[in-house]
This record gives sequence, structure tokens and C-alpha cells, in this order.
Amino acid sequence: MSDAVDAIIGQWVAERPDLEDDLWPVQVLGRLQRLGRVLDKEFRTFAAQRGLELGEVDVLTTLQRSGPPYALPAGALLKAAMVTSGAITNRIDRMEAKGLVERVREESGGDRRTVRIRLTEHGHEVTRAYMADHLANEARMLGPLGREESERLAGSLRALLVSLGDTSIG
Amino acid sequence: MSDAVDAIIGQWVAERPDLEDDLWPVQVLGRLQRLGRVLDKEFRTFAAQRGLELGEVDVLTTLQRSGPPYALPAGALLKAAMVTSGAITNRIDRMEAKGLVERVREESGGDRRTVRIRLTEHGHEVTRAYMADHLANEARMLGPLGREESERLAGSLRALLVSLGDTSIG
DNA sequence: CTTGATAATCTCAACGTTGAGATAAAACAG
DNA sequence: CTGTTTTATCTCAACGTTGAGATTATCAAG
Repeated sequence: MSDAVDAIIGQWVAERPDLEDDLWPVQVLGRLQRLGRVLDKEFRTFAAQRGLELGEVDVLTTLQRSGPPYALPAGALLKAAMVTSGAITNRIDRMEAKGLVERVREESGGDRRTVRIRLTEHGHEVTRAYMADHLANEARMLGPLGREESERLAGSLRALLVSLGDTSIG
Repeated sequence: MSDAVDAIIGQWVAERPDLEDDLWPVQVLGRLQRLGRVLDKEFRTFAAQRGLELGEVDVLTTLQRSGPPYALPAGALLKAAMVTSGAITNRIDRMEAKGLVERVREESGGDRRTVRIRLTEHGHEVTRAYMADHLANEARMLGPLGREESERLAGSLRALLVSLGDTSIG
């Protein structure tokens, strides 16, 4: 069975036969770009059905998996989310209005520049429910691929991420 | 060697041991999401250094690989790009101002609703130069992975795209 | 023909992100 | 201390996309 990227490469070979030997990276990177689009759309819709923006889910899960006390400085969040500072400020503003997180400024003694973002009880509940649904959805999406092939695929993707330098969360 | 996703999964297992058996899809989909971000950033910077927006490159290459007469209806472009109509109108406006493409309305006899977007000579040159650089950059990015592992990876990614229903360009 | 439905494109306000700059606090050097 | 540099966060205008609606043209039925 062939996919959209096979079709695209086929077009290129027909139009630019001289490039044929240079097109092999597209088999991987073209598919990764394509999957990025497809998954982004899927997850965005999934989040929207639950009243959340994808960026908000990102913040919620980052805080949740960071463990007690479920609070991180804004700077840690922006590095984890790979976005700029303006985006994080904006997200936190919205999430604070929704009661999902709260800004906690350091008391006397601490660094008064940093603002810690803490999950509220409501944020905890929303995240817990979301994660359960989300993992079920992911399992469904990977169902046809099978668990064994998934493991193999994960190994190759790890190697690629490592070679691209994405080796730590911060 | 472990990557950022290994770290994330490690945090989840520590915080929510009850979820451990359900986290296996994250090994694949988490990495794909992450790679989507990383590649998007890389390609966006690469395009910006050459005075182009990523969406503009998308239009240029779609037209180029469609072959003579290097012209497609706006509707075909928006399906290929997986974006909404507003985005395509906006892109074409910008690209027309840059002299990369031109709008060609059907003459008498054709469907006068459709607007065909045609690569200009300048657009051709820009696309040709861009593709050469881009393919070299992609080969460089995949260098560490090696061509054999790339082929294997491409096969798994194809299977996933097919199972997600992404089997044709339109 | 005429009417109604469908299709292709454009318009535009709302939205989230970017990126440069502002603000304020902390760390460092003399 | 005092002045400079660095760090953490916020502000805000510009940007590209979305999504609903408007516009104009084609198609189908009567």
C-alpha cells in the first residue's frame, strides 16, 4: 500500500528525473512532516472537544508529570513547550482565568523574579481525565500498526531525535 | 542513548505508575509530535534565510512537481497543503506580490469560478534553487542515521500514514 | 428559462504565536 | 556599597491561520 508521500515522490521523479538519487531523505522527512500535520490536527480536535487548546494541554501535562508540588517556573514551561515567552504568558493568562493553574510568586527569601505556575485542584482533575482519554485514543491510533512494530519504530525515531540533538526536556 | 521522550516517559512512570502499561503509544506518537516541532522549526528557519515562508515553499514545490503547465486551481493547492481557503488566498496574495506566482482566470469556455495559480519564470528559478539546497540539507540531517536505517524507518512511517488514512495527495 | 442547490474563491474578525523591547530583580565586579 | 551585566517575566504590535460568511458561477430539476 502506498501513501501520500509515495505519490509526491512519484511526481518529483516524473518532473525532475535528475533529482531521483537525491530524493531518498524525503521518504523519511516528508513523512515526518506529513505525520506532524496529521497528528497536530487530530490532537487539536481532540483537545477542542474537551474545551482545551493544545498548548494548554501541554502545560497541564508538563506540570502533572513534574510531580509534587505540581508547580514549575514559567521559564521551565517555555523550554519544555519549545515556544517563546510571549506564548507562555498568554497560555498562563488563559489557564488562570479558567482556574486550571495559578501564579505563585516567591515569598520573601526566594528569587522574586520567578513566577511559579501551579496546578489547581481543578487543573489536576481535568488533566487526569484528559490523560486517560488521550492514552486510549493514542492506543487506538496505533492499533493497526501493532505493538511490536511500534517498538521498532520508536527505536528508529529515538535514534533520529538523538542525532538531531533533542536529548533532554529542558 | 536516550532522548527527550525517554525522559518524559520516565517522569510519567514515576508520577503515575498505574499508567505504565498504557504509555507505550507515547514512545511513537510523542516522538512524532516532538519531531514535528523540531523539523518545523528547522525548515522554517531554513526557508526564512532564503526569504520565504514555509507555506510559500509548500505552494512553490506543489506547483513545480505538478509538472507542465505548472499551474493548479486554488482548491487543489489548499488540499495539498492541508490548510483552509483563507490561508491559501493569503499565501497567493503574498506570492503574487513577490512575483513568484500569478493568478490566471479561465478564459471563455472554462469554469469561471476557478482561479489557476501559475508559477512565474522567477518562481521557477527560486524553486529550483531552493530544492537543491533543501535536499542537501535533508541529506545532512539524515546522515547520522544512515541510508539503510532510513529506508527501514520510511517503511514503518508509510504503514502508519496508511493506517491513518493519508493515502493520497488531494 | 427559472429556481434552488452546489461549488470555488475571497473577505474578515478572532485567535495563538513570534520576536523585539520593557521592567524589575538578582548576580557580579571593582 | 556602586555600577554593570545577566536573568525572569511581561507587554505589545505584526504575522499567518482559522472558520464562518459573502460572492459569484455552475449544475440539476422542473
